[in-house]
Amino acid sequence: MTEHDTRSGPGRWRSGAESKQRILQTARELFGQHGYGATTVRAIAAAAGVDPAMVFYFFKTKQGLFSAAIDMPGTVPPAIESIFTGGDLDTVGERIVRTLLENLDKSGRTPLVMLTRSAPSDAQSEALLREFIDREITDRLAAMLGTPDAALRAAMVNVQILGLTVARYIMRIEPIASASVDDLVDRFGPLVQYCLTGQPASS
Amino acid sequence: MTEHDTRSGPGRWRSGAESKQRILQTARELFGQHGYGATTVRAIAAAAGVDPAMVFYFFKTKQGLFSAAIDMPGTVPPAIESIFTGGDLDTVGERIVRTLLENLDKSGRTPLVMLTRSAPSDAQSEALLREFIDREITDRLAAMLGTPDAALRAAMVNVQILGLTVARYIMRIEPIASASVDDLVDRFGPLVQYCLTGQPASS
DNA sequence: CCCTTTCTTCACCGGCTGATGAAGAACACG
DNA sequence: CGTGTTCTTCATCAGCCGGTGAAGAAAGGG
Repeated sequence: MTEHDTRSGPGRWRSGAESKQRILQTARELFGQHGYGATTVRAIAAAAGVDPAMVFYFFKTKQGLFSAAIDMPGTVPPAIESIFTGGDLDTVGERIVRTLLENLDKSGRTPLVMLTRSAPSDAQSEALLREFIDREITDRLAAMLGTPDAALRAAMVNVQILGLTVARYIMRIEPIASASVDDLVDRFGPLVQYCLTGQPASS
Repeated sequence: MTEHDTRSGPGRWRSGAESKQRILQTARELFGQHGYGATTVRAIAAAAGVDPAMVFYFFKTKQGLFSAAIDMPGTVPPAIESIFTGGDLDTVGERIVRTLLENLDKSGRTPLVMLTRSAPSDAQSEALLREFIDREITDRLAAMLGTPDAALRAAMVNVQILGLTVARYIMRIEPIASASVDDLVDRFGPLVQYCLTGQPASS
């Protein structure tokens, strides 16, 4: 698909680490576009200009490749970190929405997108996504609030994050999909803020 | 899996219509559990106690079966209808959430669940779900509101519906998954109401 | 009773999937 | 130069997939 060294025959062509990175990058792209189940190893290899067997040579199994693809330390945690350290509690709603959208806009090859695509039809991805959300979002939000109903409030934020992610990046529902980040922050920031610190609906 | 006439050999065993209905029901269950791509015709046939070829005999293709499975006239439209005719505008948020949850709680074999499971890894299901949401929800909400930003407000409700559906029925995130309908209505009713009729976040 | 239609089973096809094993080519080092 | 390690290709495997065609058994209609 891309440039492909025309010299044929077996042997060492590239540095190895380069091939591994190329596979990884292509895998993130395709997993993010079609999910785990609907992405074939052969498709990844072809798009990366590499023999399918190389994928198994470097990552052993398809699951191993997927695990490596969603493992992006050093890029995701800092973004999330800035939510909690970047300002006061009155504007945390806006920060959540803005951080989410800005990170997901610049590339759909995010762990959150890959997992959200895969989870609905893959039990293992479902478990991974649940862990991811609990660890990175729910627990930290709940700890930050400290109120008795903190867990439920954090869960409401999860619903916002999931809904926004699915609507904008998975389903591409208009006008959410093509709205500007600023517009969505204006709309959903207060909503998330209300989930976290607004008065509960008295029953 | 279920009762299976032990008499073997080819020939007419059941009324035909009965087999068709049995296949359809089983298909709805499995499509609702694993989505289109991860559900095989063979698995449906086996769970229905039927030869795989019968599926193709009745529904021609796997797509045909899926189309028949999500086509449930007479059960979905009335439920949605009650949202718009069952009360005034001040409580429409609660009605949306309550109707959604009650209908999806009583069976996961709803078109909305099947499509939401399938869409992330199947382009055709994605298009169908987008059509479904536009036709059954967005357009009617937007028409009901009539405000200049009606489309955006309706889209915000879509985010709530999608987020709620994914969190409770697909990902089963706690405590959303096991909360009572009343609790969720208390929490999300006002939220949806705010999306529709609340003051816009002035920019 | 035959004959047609409807339902059901079985055998099978080509194609694709994830995965394996062997063997060859490029390089690194002594 | 020889040797061993790392990378790459190729051929191939068993298994499952959606889908087809033929043929047999149960009914219904004349």
